[in-house]
Amino acid sequence: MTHGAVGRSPVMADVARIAGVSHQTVSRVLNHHPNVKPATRDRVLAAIEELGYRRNLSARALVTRRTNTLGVVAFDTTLYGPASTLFGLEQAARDAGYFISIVSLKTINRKTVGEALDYLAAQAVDGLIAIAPQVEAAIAVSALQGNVPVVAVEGGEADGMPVVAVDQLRGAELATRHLLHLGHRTVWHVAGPVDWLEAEGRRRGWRATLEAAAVEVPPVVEGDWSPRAGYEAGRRIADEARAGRATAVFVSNDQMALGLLRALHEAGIRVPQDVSIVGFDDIPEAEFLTPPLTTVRQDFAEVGRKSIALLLDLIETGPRPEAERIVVPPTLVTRASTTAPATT
Amino acid sequence: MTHGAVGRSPVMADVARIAGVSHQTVSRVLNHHPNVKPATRDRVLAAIEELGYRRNLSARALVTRRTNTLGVVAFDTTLYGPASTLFGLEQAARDAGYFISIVSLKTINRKTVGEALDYLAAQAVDGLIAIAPQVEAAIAVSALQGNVPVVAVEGGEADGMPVVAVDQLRGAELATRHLLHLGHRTVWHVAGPVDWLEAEGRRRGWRATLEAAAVEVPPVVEGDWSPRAGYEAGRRIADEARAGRATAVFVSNDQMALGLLRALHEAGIRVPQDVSIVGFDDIPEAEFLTPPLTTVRQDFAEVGRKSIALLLDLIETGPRPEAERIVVPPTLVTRASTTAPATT
DNA sequence: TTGTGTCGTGTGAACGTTAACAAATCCGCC
DNA sequence: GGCGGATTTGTTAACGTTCACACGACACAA
Repeated sequence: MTHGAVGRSPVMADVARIAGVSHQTVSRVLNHHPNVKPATRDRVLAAIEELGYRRNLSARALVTRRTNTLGVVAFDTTLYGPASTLFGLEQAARDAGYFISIVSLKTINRKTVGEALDYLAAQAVDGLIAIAPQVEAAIAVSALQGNVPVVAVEGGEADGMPVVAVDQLRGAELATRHLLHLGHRTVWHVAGPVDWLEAEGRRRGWRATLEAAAVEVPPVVEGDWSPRAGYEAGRRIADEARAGRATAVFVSNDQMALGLLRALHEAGIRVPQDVSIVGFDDIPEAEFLTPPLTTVRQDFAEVGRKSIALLLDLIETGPRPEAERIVVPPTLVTRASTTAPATT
Repeated sequence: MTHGAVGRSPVMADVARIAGVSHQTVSRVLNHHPNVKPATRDRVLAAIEELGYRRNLSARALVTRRTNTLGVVAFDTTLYGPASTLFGLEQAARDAGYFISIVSLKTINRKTVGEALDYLAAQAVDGLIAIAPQVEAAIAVSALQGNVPVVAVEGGEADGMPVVAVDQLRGAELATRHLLHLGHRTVWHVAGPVDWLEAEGRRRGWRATLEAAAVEVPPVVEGDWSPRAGYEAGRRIADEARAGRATAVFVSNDQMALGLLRALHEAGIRVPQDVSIVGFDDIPEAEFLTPPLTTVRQDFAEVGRKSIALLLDLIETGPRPEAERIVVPPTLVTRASTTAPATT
């Protein structure tokens, strides 16, 4: 950090002059080109160190046409799931030497997603990760196909787009079967919004499991992921429970399960003695609810890592003949909110 | 999108040729330079539209020495507070036409923060937001001062660094006073980690309020923000409550309050009849806990907006003679977890 | 000795934009 | 009808890197 010509930050030519080589050789050292004599390399590295030189990424991007930046479109990163996925994405990208540029949307539809993608395209990202948990979003993303490599997280199965997702059907099956195994005659379901792919997957998994067991399929109670929706669903479930019709509920996420627990408590219905509950996500709070919540754990970090790995591979090797679909398995975490039904 | 010379994406010269002007005039139109004849501008815009032209930001950054990117260093964006702040930051930055590049750390110390700042510096960000809620982080960030404009979010008061923060002292005061007003003889406190500035602020606010009221100051119960820590603190508090020494608790965040509620419930201590609880953050779940949690709401989105506004101002106008400190006021949200103490 | 191939290095020209300056045009007004 | 000043446009040269190519040195085989 000597050579205090503070006027402007040093460039390759400055390094070259000090090391007594050409700027091209400096470039070669920086890019780990094999054909550089060790002695020369050392001189260059010393000069870099001395000047505190940093390569200008804009100039580099200008000529290589690679920005080393990945774009991420996400929805409501305030929720535990998306936030965790994002965290995993960011770690993995950084480990791979990529920068991440995020757009998080508060409302999601073809227009906002389109704008977000435009915004990232303006930045000339090398690849794109779309956390596209809604049908609309998935459509908007798939429309973009072909321009720049894209990987969808939690996207639908069709679209011919590479997808990394937790196996929602399997998760729902784990939850539902757990309750049936405990002896419940059937399992109610509080679902997420109809246009969310995850909600749909869980709903399908639940229904398929009930049908496979040849038991009655109760009507679906609709929700919107929020604790409030869970609370309202809980009042409905409370009525059913009092009438002896509901003894077990699979709730599509933990936040709603929390609201549901509240409603049941208010209604004087005991969990798990009167009604067993299973959630989805395993948020950090789940273990400390009253009672501790049995739930399906998703490995969000793993989803993030797998997504980045797939995207980088796509960037390196070009598009695949057929779209890949990587599935991350969920696991059931059994806690105190589930038990065998009371024998009446 | 006609002119299908798919070979390479169009550049300014292409637009210029079609519009019958020089590339410099295209540049002027793009940069909203005033001295362009409306007719010319229209022709240029039409040509841009026709070609689907997009300006190359790398080339632009190369010559302007501005990347239009802001760096954000954050810690555990999985937590509700940081995630919400980040969301606000991102929105505000995008509205202002800036890109955001994030580094989120899982462990925070001088080394990791230093690396993160290095990483962002390599990207030549125009400015830096550091969510620096820990003493160590604040120090690491302030070391960087002078190179590039920096704004700290939730940073300490000293350092001569511009800071945007929620008024933690005031929040703690609101919580503590609320409990005293209800008639509690004193208020216990479950604190966050000692090296967190927010935890420290809340602890100081709590203590100051008790001292101002000239009441006994109970020992602080330490925690680490997690529900588990709250649960463990709850077992301690339960003992105190049974002995008649604790009737009111101010918990430093809602997640710990949740764990504490769980522990009290297990111990057969009723909230709020036996013990009143106040949390901090107003997470979405707070309203649906059993009982619904009285808590202090922080406007994270506002913190994000104010931070970006300050940073952009710093970038435009250069550093200030004295560091600004912008404070966002918290508000008390009263729910069912607090009431007057039982008269014994 | 001479040719052939590899290694190490340098030279010059891109990449696509903005900045600085110069030139051309237009306008109002005496 | 020409003059001063503003407005509009064009020309050329950066910005800092990588790429393509060329060149010399050296090793090895013929």
